[in-house]
Amino acid sequence: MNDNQPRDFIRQIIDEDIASGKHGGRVVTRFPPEPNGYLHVGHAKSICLNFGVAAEYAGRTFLRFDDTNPGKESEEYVRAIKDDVRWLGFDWEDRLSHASDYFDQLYDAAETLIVKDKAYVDSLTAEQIRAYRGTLTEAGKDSPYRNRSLEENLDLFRRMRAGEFADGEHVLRAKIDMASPNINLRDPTLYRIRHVPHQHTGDKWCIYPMYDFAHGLSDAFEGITHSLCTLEFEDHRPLYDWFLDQLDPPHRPRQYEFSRLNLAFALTSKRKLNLLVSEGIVSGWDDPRLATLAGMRRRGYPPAAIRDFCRRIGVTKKENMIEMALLENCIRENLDVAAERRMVVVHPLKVTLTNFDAGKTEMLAAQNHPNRPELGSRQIPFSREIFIERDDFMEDAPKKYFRLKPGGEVRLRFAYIIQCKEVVRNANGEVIELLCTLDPDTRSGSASSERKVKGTIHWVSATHAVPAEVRLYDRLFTVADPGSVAEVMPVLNPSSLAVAQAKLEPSLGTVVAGTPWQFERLGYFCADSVDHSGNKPVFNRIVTLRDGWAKIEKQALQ
RNA sequence: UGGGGUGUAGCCAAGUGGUAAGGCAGCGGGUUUUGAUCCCGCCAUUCGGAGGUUCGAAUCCUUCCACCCCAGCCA
Repeated sequence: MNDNQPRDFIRQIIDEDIASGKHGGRVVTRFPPEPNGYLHVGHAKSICLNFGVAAEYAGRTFLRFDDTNPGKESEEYVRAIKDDVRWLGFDWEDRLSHASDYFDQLYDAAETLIVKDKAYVDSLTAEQIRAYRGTLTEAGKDSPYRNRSLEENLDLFRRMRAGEFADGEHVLRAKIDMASPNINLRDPTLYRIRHVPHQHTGDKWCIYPMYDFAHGLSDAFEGITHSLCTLEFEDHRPLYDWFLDQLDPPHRPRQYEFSRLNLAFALTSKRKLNLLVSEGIVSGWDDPRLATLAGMRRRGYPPAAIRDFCRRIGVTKKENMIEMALLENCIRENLDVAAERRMVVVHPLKVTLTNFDAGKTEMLAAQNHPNRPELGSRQIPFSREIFIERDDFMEDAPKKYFRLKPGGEVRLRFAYIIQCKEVVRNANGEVIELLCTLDPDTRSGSASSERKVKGTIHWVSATHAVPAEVRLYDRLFTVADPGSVAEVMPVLNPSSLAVAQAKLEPSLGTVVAGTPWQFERLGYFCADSVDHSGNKPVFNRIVTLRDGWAKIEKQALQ
């Protein structure tokens, strides 16, 4: 058992079950996605919980596709979900299953219910069934078909399966209690007719079981001990238990509910996600601005950081809204250790060093990681013309501004201290170049480099720089809870993506997609897995560095 | 107005009758050739409110309040 893992209420229940010998001390869980969309950060919480809990107790976890509604499901989603779970770092080994694997057993169970007078074929229309169901405060009333004979029910149900009826003509319903205060118990539908092929079973079936009927029984068939789901299924639990009571399978699973993850400024509604994808608002399910696992992977979020995040948010039954700052902290914490440092200028401003020989190239040593000397160093070319970040020069600088200003000095990281002598402008008066001198006694690492200046900035040699596209991402929405607004289009952040033409230090010219780098003083970046190539480098900003200067500026404004 | 849940700091979250852990954020300071990292310190006399039980209550009881979920032939 992992001591770093908080003892949330689920783990406490499991501890008690093991202590009391329930389930023979076994722990078996399942992650049951419906293959009708891509997985998102909310699913990550469930995956980490289900796989994590099983691993801690030497148990097992099934990856089970809850594929009972073929009209909405597809092979593409099945494939993507498997990729995402694997990427997040979990292995279902030989325990890949589908609710549809149990369609034969489920069908038999349905006939058993009919024989026990616990299910009947209803021939009301969908609208009529809704009307008969009553309301939250008024009891429903029995369907006129509720008391069909066993023989008639069996005959009708078999003919439903045989394809003798059109979609919607009949359904199979449980016979429970139309007056129950719990609406889920007012004779819920068990089977409906759908003449559509299924991504896993092909055209074998034209009737498909509903979630409530299929899920608990699938749990029982697989020997699931702890069936973990989200809060909205809490009042389905009496129904979950009812099926087990009626059919009395050899194994009895228990359902426990926890609250789903809500991440501020992230969308976890499959319907709305689907809309953004189909309308082309984003580049696909893997758009780096989305909180889908595919998007976060492409963005460059390390899976270990997401797992750490899921561990830190905890598991409770309370509605929550997690701040993006926590996720970003997990990402930075991981990447600070993992990522080698490089120098990249994202918004270039040319600087000419007037006392440095034209045509001369000097090679300077740069540490790959300030806190991990074992990662060694690299050589960076230095020359008369360099690029610095536009933000690192200011004409009318406030007193606390430590970077370059007219007449001011700054250190070029791993190189020399320079002084700004002249500002060059174009016809519009815009600053297009700086003329500076360098102090040859201040070369990094040299015996006489002790002189201190307040600021250090990054740079790239203009003659050696590799041009690259850099994509700077910001939150996709302007509101913290895009899932709760009626229309997502009006709350899209128009500047969620900014594309910059950047200058890379030469060592980044031959880099593999996905590897994270820290661009010094800017943030963490990785080459894009889709659009990056050797000829046309494309980098994604994973996350910015914490920015103390931004804080100072903000305070100055107040 | 029925049923099911949940209320501990700005955001999460421990706590299970013995005197409010921890993380994120924030604030203050130190180190620093990344305004990063790192380090140190501060940050709930009070647990949704009001009563009650008890030597002692976030934990037990009563009552009130707020918020979330449920009326798919979706999951």
